Amino acid sequence: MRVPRRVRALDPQQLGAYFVLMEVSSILRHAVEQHLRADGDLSYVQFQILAGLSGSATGSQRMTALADSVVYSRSGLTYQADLLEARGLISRSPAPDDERSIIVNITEAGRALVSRVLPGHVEVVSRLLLEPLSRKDLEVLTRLLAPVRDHMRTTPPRSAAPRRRNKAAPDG
Amino acid sequence: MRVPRRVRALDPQQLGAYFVLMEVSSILRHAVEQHLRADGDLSYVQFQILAGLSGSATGSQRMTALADSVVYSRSGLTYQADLLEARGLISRSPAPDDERSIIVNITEAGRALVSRVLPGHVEVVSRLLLEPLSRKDLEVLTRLLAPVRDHMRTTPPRSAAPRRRNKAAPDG
DNA sequence: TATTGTTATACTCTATAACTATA
DNA sequence: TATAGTTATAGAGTATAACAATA
Repeated sequence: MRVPRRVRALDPQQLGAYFVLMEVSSILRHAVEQHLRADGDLSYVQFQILAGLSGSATGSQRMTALADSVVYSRSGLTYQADLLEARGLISRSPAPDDERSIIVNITEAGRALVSRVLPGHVEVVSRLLLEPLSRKDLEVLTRLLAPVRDHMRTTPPRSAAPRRRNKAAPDG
Repeated sequence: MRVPRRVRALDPQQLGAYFVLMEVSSILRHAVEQHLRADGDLSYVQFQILAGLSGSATGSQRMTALADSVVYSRSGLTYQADLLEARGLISRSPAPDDERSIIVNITEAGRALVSRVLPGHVEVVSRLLLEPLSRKDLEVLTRLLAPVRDHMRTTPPRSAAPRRRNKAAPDG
């Protein structure tokens, strides 16, 4: 099993790109998480859920759609949704067209919290990530990473449990 | 308190760069973590510790140096070091010049595990991150992110507990 | 039979504070 | 008094598997 052919070590350039990406994103995420916790008592995932809902036209989404976009397991989303609902930041109601599904709605309190937290969030991102980058840099960075994102979205996890609703091909 | 001046919302270009960076790094980290767990029963932090040690000339480092480079709290590093030591992957011995300090050494078993896990690690990184990027892209990406990393390293967390060994300025 | 979502559960990781020992 | 590291403890987050209800 596990026959990884052609796995030469990474050369310094490849290693460098990988490392700097991981370090930058780690520090940024850590800083963002600290701010969200301090300022709104929110985890990053919770903020993603609220922000995603408040950004959507209807302010609502199916649980599965949320799980796919935000979190890696359904039970994890249920856990987070329970917390958000207990705080009155979202509400859940059955979907009219498919009674198995649950529609998650952001409440006024949820929108208010997002609005309250957003400035600080923006401030952290601006200070840490955006400050050293010119407009041109941002454009180039996005142009480089967007294909990687698309590639990642379509590349199957291979030995991992499928993130979407596929049947599980046993392994490999 | 908390007077964030000039926090306009991010424009689409800034948002796009931020989002794509976070999504790419999240997926990559998740995939890497799954591989390390499946292939070597290692967390990402544990791998970082081992890889850092095996990369260093002496195969050893002080606990504090490791904590600074890898983890955000000292107790967190102690926890991970306990696990690694229990598996015989590292050893700890008092530093000769400063008896408060502990020198962490990677063992032969530790090096062996890194060697065993590395090909799969490289494979995951190559497949997910590197594949859609040309050599030129890698160079540009690193050139863009390296200053961000340096900026982040020197930017104080502001409202967060200092990551290094500074005195804690109460807040703000 | 497959899918949506929840529940029960177990486990990993992280952080804070108190503590010991050395500088 | 400050620093290095450990310990005790508590809490958050995640995943797996079993489950209920609907398609």
